[in-house]
Amino acid sequence: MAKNNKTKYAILGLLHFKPMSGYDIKKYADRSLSFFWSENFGHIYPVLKQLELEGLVTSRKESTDHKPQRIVFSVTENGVKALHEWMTLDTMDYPTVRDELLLRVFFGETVSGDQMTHFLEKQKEVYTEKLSMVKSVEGAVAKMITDSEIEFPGFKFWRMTMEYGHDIFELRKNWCQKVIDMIKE
Amino acid sequence: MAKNNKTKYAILGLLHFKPMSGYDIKKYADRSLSFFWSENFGHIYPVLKQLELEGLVTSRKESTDHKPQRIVFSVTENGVKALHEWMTLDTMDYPTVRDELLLRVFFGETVSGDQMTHFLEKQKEVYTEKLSMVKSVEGAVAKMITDSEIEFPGFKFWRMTMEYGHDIFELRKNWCQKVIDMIKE
DNA sequence: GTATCCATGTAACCAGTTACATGATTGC
DNA sequence: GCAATCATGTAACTGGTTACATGGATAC
Repeated sequence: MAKNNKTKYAILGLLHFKPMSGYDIKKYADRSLSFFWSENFGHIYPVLKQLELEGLVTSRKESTDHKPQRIVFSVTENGVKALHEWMTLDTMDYPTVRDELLLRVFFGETVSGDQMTHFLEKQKEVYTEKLSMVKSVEGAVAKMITDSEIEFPGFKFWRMTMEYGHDIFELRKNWCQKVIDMIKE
Repeated sequence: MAKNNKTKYAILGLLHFKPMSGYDIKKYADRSLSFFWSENFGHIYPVLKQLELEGLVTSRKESTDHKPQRIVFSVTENGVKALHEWMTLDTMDYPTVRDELLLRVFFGETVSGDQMTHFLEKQKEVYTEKLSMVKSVEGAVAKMITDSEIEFPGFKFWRMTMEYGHDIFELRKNWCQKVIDMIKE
């Protein structure tokens, strides 16, 4: 059990912030984790079911009138324990990276320099966009903090992940340029 | 067809360098792609079989005496075409990242600052190791080039991927330190 | 004589994605 | 009346991993 299923911990971690439905989890993940994590309904719902079987979460049906029925999950004591165990593991299996950008550059010789350059320029555009996205989100957060209307547990850590996003997009963008320069030589 | 199967292109690209057996492909990948790509036998062999069915590679049995029988694959004309098409695609589906390091930091509030710091120090060690590995490989290559005994198609591109590896490991190491500093404040 | 490498392969499994079905509510 | 959002779920599939089986060759 619990070998490699990270979705499990992502869900546990999110529910630790506050009790949520499967739908909420997806929304929350899309908004706050999307730079480095993704989840989809087709996986969230079955995993929630399994987590309940394992006794790591409990569900409660919320039947408000005039609103679709929601099933709200909360972490149990055992759930917190499981999350804690995972969080404090010394080691972490380094993810088996599969980076298509790198793979394509590695095979760069199989196409013309112009074609490779064209592709890399396109990629640079992608990262330019991503960078401005990060900046705008960071701006929105600065506002959020000053207004301090929304409670956000651990926003400091969240900001660090944003900073990482910024750095990585910049690195990739710059690297594309380096490859372009190398081709030109 | 050809939706998302990157292994296909990894194999095609490697065979484009030179005809190889499934075993060779794995070895070659482990040596040259491992920083950003991974393959395993359980996938290579079936994909090779499928590629042959699609007419993108051909196989030839090599039966030397005193040596285990090898099946050597080469790319066909159609295989080169398929590789070329993929290489010149303007767009690239950005990989659905799932970065456990980031996820754990995001949930940093759920454990004590000391525990988090301890974990991040361990991670820094991991990246320090990876960095020295990159450096040593780069050194070995410098030697290889001056000796120029081994033929390596597109070593310039290869060197760029190594540089990327170096940069990314450094970034991650430094980022861990930044998070540690943030916790201390 | 044993450990390691060469070499190929399959079966079972798992994580995750896509597509689809359903239906209520809200806002224009 | 229509689109968008809220909300839950399942079935089929795919990409990839792990474990296992087999067996010869080489190096110590």
